[in-house]
Amino acid sequence: MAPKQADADKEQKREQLVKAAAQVFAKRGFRNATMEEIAQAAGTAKGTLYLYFEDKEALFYAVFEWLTARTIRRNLTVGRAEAPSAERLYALAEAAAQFVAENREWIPLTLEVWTAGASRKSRQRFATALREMYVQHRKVIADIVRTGQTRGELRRDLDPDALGAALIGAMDGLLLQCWFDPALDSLQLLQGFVDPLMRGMRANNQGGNA
Amino acid sequence: MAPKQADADKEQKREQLVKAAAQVFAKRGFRNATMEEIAQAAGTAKGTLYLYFEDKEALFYAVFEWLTARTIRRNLTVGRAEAPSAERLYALAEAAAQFVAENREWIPLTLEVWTAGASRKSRQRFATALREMYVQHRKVIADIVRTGQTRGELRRDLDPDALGAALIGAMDGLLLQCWFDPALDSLQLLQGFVDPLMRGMRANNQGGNA
DNA sequence: TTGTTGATTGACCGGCCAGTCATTATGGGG
DNA sequence: CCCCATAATGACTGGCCGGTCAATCAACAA
Repeated sequence: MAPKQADADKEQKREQLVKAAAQVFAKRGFRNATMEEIAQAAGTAKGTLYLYFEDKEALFYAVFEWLTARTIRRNLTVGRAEAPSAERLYALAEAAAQFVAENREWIPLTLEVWTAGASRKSRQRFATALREMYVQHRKVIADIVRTGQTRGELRRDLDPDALGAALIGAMDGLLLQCWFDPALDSLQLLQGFVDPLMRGMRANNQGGNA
Repeated sequence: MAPKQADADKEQKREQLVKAAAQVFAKRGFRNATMEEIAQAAGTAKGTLYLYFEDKEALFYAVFEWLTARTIRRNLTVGRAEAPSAERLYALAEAAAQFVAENREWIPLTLEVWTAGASRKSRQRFATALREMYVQHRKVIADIVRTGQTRGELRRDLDPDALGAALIGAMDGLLLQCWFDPALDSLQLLQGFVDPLMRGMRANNQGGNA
């Protein structure tokens, strides 16, 4: 067997372990999840986990990377650059709301990751990665806003970075509320908020109506 | 000593213990914080904690109640009902941003609480309390919006509940980002976002300008 | 079939910590 | 000054779980 093939096998197994771990971490939280439990969920033995990951913390970090990649892939690659900015922002918000609705099971994991960035012993690693992820997220939106301004679609006095932060923030915040209150409809909430916001962002010469 | 007095003493001591616990939980997280550590922070012995709280979980719940009360007291009692809705919402947003800036130390505790609502064993208790807290928060904003609509200051087609959820969400989300990225200025971000949002919320007959 | 290499296993160990409780301190009344 | 009730203490214990590693297995070559 060529080493290339072996590596691919290994990579695949690693991913399978990460997914199993994600499930368990999501259901039980970092501290309550045991390595034994994770191994069981992956259909393997505890010792095997340590062939692929330094320790529990490293495994959790791998889960974090997996979750992040997943979220970004789904949320930040929406729409085409030629579309009007307003349309692009709508599409993005809608995708995010959809994502929340379809991925309830991963919400606890997201919270777990946030907490890791706030108070785990090896905080720095998570905090840095999260900061950079948010920088990236904000930039996507800020760039759309800037483009819109250049094109004259959006008001010149908007602060693209503030809007990026706020939109991302609103998505995270709604995710939180939707988790605690399953009766809430993320799509409807986001819409009821993006509509007036966009109206307030459009340049005057662009018609803004109900 | 009358029982009334003794009770007051007891209550006071309890509060002191809760505050010490809040400090430690904030710094180390629920799981990493030890009862020994908390006792030390409170200048007392571990056993004493168990005279006031059933177990670690109960102590944490008390901390949660303390934090919630603190946040609400500070954030939801801003401005007077007679003021224009736009002004009230501004004041509220500003107070929230200020609160975030002045209470960085409690952010990890907030995350810890969210996580408790998501995946701790006794999840239900926290989740319910959090849901109700958010209902209350959203209602404050939604009521302001509704009042504004009645008065003709705000557009009729706004969805007050969605706006309540979104504004609260944006505040939470910004809190998160500000924690991971200390370079961010919560006040500025919130402003750069509330300005256009409010512009999009005002009724047409009210002048909206830069 | 047998030898070799590397992957896998899971019993075991050591440390940690929540919670207990026998002991000690306190302080107010007699 | 002593007594007693109540509060406070902190050494101790039992269970749990992260991490280890000697033993076992699987795959392949000779």
